[in-house]
Amino acid sequence: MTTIYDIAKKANVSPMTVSRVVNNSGKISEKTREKVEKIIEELNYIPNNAARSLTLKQSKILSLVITDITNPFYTKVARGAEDKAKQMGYRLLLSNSDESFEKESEYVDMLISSGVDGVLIAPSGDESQKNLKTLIKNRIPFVLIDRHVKGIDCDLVMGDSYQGTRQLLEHLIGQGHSKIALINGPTNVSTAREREKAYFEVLRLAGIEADKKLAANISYMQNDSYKFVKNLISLPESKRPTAIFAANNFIAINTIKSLRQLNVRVPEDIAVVCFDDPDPIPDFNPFLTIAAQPAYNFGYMGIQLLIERIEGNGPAEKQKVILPPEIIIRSSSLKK
Amino acid sequence: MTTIYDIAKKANVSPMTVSRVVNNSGKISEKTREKVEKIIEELNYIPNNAARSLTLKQSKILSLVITDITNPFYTKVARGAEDKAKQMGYRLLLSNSDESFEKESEYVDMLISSGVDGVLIAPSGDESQKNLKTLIKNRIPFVLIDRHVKGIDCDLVMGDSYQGTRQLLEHLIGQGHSKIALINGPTNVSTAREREKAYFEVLRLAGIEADKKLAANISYMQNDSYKFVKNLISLPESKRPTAIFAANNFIAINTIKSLRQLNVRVPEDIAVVCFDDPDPIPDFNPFLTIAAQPAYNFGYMGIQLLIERIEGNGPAEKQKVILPPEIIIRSSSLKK
DNA sequence: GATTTTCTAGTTACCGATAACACTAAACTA
DNA sequence: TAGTTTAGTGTTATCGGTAACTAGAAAATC
Repeated sequence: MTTIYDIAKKANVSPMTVSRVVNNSGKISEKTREKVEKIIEELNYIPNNAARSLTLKQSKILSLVITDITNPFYTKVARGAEDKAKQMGYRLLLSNSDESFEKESEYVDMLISSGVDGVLIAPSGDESQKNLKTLIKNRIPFVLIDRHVKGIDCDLVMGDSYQGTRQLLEHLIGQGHSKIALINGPTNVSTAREREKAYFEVLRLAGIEADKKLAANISYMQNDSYKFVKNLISLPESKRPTAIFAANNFIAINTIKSLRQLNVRVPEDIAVVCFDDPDPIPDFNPFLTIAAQPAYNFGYMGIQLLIERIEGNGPAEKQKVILPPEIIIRSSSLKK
Repeated sequence: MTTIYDIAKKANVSPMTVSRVVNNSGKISEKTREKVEKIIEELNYIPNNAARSLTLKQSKILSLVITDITNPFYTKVARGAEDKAKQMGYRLLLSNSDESFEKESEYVDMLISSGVDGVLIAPSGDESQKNLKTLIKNRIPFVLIDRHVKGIDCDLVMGDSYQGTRQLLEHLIGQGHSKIALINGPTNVSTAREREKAYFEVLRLAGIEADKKLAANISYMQNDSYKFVKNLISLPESKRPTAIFAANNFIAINTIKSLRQLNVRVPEDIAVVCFDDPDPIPDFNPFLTIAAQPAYNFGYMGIQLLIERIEGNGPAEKQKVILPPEIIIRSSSLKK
């Protein structure tokens, strides 16, 4: 690897001069600059970031921690985050926690050790508090996306679970449904809690008596809706739901798969709605009725807040950005 | 940030001793080890990787460069790569070239500068040769996935474009199709070239005279199949294709969207097949007939080869791993 | 008991870059 | 003309960690 010293020797200047040329700092005579630049070119010099971040205490690397890289929602988040990071001269280190607190912890340690300048993180759940506190202790700025964490006050970019839930449920109610089941994520995740709360509240406001047996929490990862779905459809007709509100795209898909296995048709027998598109390309199979969140912007805005925090030109108080969902009504919830 | 010196002072030992405890190297008395470990715990010490990689000349960071992070194919590659990397004690820096040589170049420079130990890369095209040569010059091991590059001999993990194409086409021919169009990626990408070659060869072997006007190359990113599709269906009946072989998942989806816009039904009027599943979760919308490549394994094996190369315990000659596709026949190519 | 070996721990130098300061010669000021 | 700026460049120390060497004390050997 070519170093600043190799350049210096060949150009007959001091390493410091080379550094100044590379960083465009300090006064350099035009003659020296040209001479040095020619040799930099010639020797294919690429600065060593490890050395740089050792003195500068900054790496220009940010980290994005998401919980599922195969989920198009996070994939779009990543794309947005990457675009913004690149635009601002930062790189992105992508980590995937798989909804696991342990994996997340390992990554957080790794990130600190790598000297990232900041972290944009979709926390695995409320236990993540511990990991976030580790970040705080190491004075690494972070921004939460999609989910907040109990007991942590920080910048965040989130969706509006209440509005999304309300719109989805009102749509279902408008379609004549009154027995609506909820298949939700685990309660240690803020969005799941909020969607649950909204679910009961919206039903109440609509004058529908909610049946607690119609609501379940399942893991995002195992995503084992089958048993619960089977229970639902084996309820007596008078209790059996005619619609299912799935908390996210993958739960919805899995639920529909379960329904199909049980020979239940969607939407004829049971309507299904959820948050976020399961398709990487929207409108290819315009089937699911969804509350679509602006995932790209989650990433984009998140990185923006993060960089503001890092560079210290943001407001003192924490910023909470709430991005509203857009409801897209498609055939999974429409009577023919 | 806590350093080895903080620990050393508090434990009343030399920094070197702390280093030895942290790395489990050299002889340390049980007593000292315990003392030091306690303080490490207490002070929440996390090693500084920049410093480490400066002396060790290795970072334990690998990079995965893919061309489209929103494509489920690459998402699965990433998952596989990540799993293997983690298992081997490495981290993954994910970069997204968006099929652009320029973006790829920027990333390659960044990676070298970051001191990654190795790169797993799906090259944007044949021009990537230049970037790969930069890697070689900087003595950074790399492995190609999915695509090879003219003039570069290195380890690689690829699919079998010939077999996949053959099986897809034979299936179509078996369904009675003889006018089969090809909507392919750009010719500077090896897989596109190979699929094109296979397409003409298989048709020839089947005794079908290929019509060059039925084959087109479009960009993976713009993905503007509409014009070509419109041309196709406005051909006189005797020339008009009854099936389309799309080179990849996104082209296929886009093609189907175009067909729908033009009121052409799939598969009734035109059958469509392609490489790779467009769905992150297979079998949710079991619609497209595909040659499914083991994307997860592309990543997993790729990282394995890469680490072998880095750690120098692989065979001297370059390894070429070819992973065969599995053809999955679904409704997009089946007559009712 | 003297010598060698083995443990355990410390010292020094260096990785590549840069901040902070030092220095020289030319340009400017009074 | 002497004194002061200023432009351009060099020197030194440092970031945090580790390799390579050194050194003292205990254990083993003869």
